[in-house]
Parts: sequence; structure tokens; C-alpha cells
Amino acid sequence: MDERKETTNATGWVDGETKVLEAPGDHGAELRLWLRLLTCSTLIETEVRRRLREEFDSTLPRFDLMAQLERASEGMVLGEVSKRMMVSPGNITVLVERLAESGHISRTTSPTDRRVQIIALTPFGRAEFEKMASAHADWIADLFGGLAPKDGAVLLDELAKLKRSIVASLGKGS
Amino acid sequence: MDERKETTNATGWVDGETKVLEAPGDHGAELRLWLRLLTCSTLIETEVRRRLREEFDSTLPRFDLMAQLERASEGMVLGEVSKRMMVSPGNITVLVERLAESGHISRTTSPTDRRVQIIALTPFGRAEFEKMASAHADWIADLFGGLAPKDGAVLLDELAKLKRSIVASLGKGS
DNA sequence: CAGAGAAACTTCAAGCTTAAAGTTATTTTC
DNA sequence: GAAAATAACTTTAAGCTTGAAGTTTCTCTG
Repeated sequence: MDERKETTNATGWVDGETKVLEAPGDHGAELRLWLRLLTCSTLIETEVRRRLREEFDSTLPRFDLMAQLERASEGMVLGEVSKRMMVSPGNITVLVERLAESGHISRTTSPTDRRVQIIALTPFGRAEFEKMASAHADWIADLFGGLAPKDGAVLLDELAKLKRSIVASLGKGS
Repeated sequence: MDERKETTNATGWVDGETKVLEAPGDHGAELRLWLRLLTCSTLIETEVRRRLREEFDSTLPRFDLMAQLERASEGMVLGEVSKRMMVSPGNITVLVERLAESGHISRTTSPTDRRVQIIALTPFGRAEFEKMASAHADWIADLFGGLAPKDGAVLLDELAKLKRSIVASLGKGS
């Protein structure tokens, strides 16, 4: 990419290594961590989006939706897709419209409940998805390739702990 | 939040813990890692966006842009902001318009180069930003609060390694 | 110093995303 | 069995985001 310093688009603290703003409670360590986490996932996500667009003329949301459908051979209800993708129902409506238009998914109204829409990959959609998924796995493997297996294992473990911390913190609020 | 299983909105592989799809090259470990990383950063980002909206009627992009300006007392050129935030120039144009409208930033044409726009926080904008930044630091500290200091240090270190891997991989392609 | 080229935005078309409000259909309650 | 509540979307308004094309303003070459 380029030689740009570490920056972020979600905290605003430039160069987390050396210049994190000192908050009253001195939350510098957490901010630095968050910044670095965000930098990594932004870099990866941006690259994945770019390649999906350039190599498959597709987008990440489309890919994600198809991925949800991939192992649901009987199809899936819109609400379930919405929950799994953690996005709003209205969002799914739009995505589904486009994917149906392009022939990647089929759409039927449930015979037992006319409120319910069931979507499923078409054979064409499945074939397209498989191509994308295979390439996607390679891209990710490449991006993580410089990480020693041991580091990968440690990172996976630490991220599990972080996730528990996040979920616990979110839980308190509700 | 809720008791939903680990899911993602950028890979489609549900429940990274147990069910990652086996790619031909067996990239399961990397996919699992990516999924977990993404889950963490999505959870945090979603929460930060929610709170910025609810507590400050603001958005993450706005906050980010103001954060870039926060330590640039002399103001900053749009192009520089765009680079630091890693977003497109067109995006900055729109954000700047709105922030100028709401009185958070000022905007002047450079006296030496009429192509160049210089933006800076207004006193009002600075005051608003400081409130937000302080709250933001608290939110992050909360979300990471369940992580032992030692785990934080390890995570920071592993993420540095990951970032190097990513940057190296991106560099190869160009 | 004129024309070519590069820079720094701005505009445009398209798509993603959300919260909130609106529809339609099913279930629950009295 | 109607009215009320609930569910499952869909629609709407607003904002974010991008890549590509367009405009204006320097800067560089010959």
C-alpha cells in the first residue's frame, strides 16, 4: 500500500504508537489497543472489498449474505439473515432485492406464514459464491501469512478474552 | 447485548469457533482469526457509533475528523485529513461541508494556493470534541476493562505482528 | 511565457447502512 | 371471534462511502 504511518478512521488519534492523547483517567493503553485493532481490521477489510470489486465485481455485503446462505440448503428467513449478519432488517431487504435481480438468490413467500420471506442461493449463486469464497480464503491466508502459527494461536486466544470483556461490558449496560 | 453466537458481517462464516469452512488449502486457522478480529472490532465500533449518536447526536466520521483537527491548532489541509483518515477526498468534502454548517469547524482558502482548503476546529467545535473525546476514552476503557493488563500487553504486541504481516502482504501486490 | 501536466479539491452515480415509521399477517386475549 | 398485541418485513429520510469524471489552479518544460 504506502508508507503512511499508523492512523485510524475511527478514533482520530493519529499514530497510536507514540501520541495517544492523555485522557484524565489515563486510558492511553486501552485507546492504543483499540486503535491498533481497528487499524488491522480496516486494512484487511479494505483489501477484501477492493478485491471483491476488482476480481468479482461484487461487494462485501453481497458476499456476506451469500455466505450465510451457503450452508442453508433449505434457504433462510430474512430475519434470521439479519440477525446473523448483525445488520438492520431494512438493509437486508435492499441487499436481497439486488441479489435476486442478479440471479444469485431465489425468494419465496413461506407457505405457512405469508409474512415470511425465504431466500436461498440459486445454482448460479452457489457457483459464484464458491469461486469468491475460495479466493477470499486465499487473500486472508496471505494477509495473515507473516504471522507465525504460535502467534496466531496466542492472538486467537487473546481476542477471545477481549471478546468476553466486550460482551460483559455491553451486558452491563442493558 | 444478547446471547447470540459469534457471527460476522464480513465473512459469512457463522460461529468461527467451530464451523469454519474447510478451504482446499485449509486456511481455517486464518479465517477463524480474521473472523474473531472482525467480531471484536465490529462490536466496539457499533457501540461507539451508538453512543456518539445517543449521547452527542453525532457520528463516528464527524468525531474522527474533529479528532484529526484537535492537535492541529493551525488547521489542516483537506488532502492531509483525507490521507490520515484513510478515506476518499470526496468523502472529506461532504463531511467538511456538514461540520462547517454546524459550526464545528472553520474553512478558509489558502492565501498562497487557491486550490487548497484549510480547516480548523472552532472554539465551539473544540469544546464539543473535548466532551466527546473524554466520553469516548471512558467507553473504550470500559469495553477493554475485563482484559488483564498483561493480556492487553500481549494483544498489543501480537497485533503489531499482525499489522506487519498485513503491510508486508499488501506491499507484495503493488 | 504558452501549453502540458499535475494537484487539490468537487461533483456524480451508485451502493451500503441505520433508525423510525408504516404495512400486512398472525397470535393472543378477553 | 373481534380487538389488541406482536411479528416480519418494507419504506423512508438521512448520512456515509467510494471510484470515476470534472473543474480550477498551480507548476514545469521547452
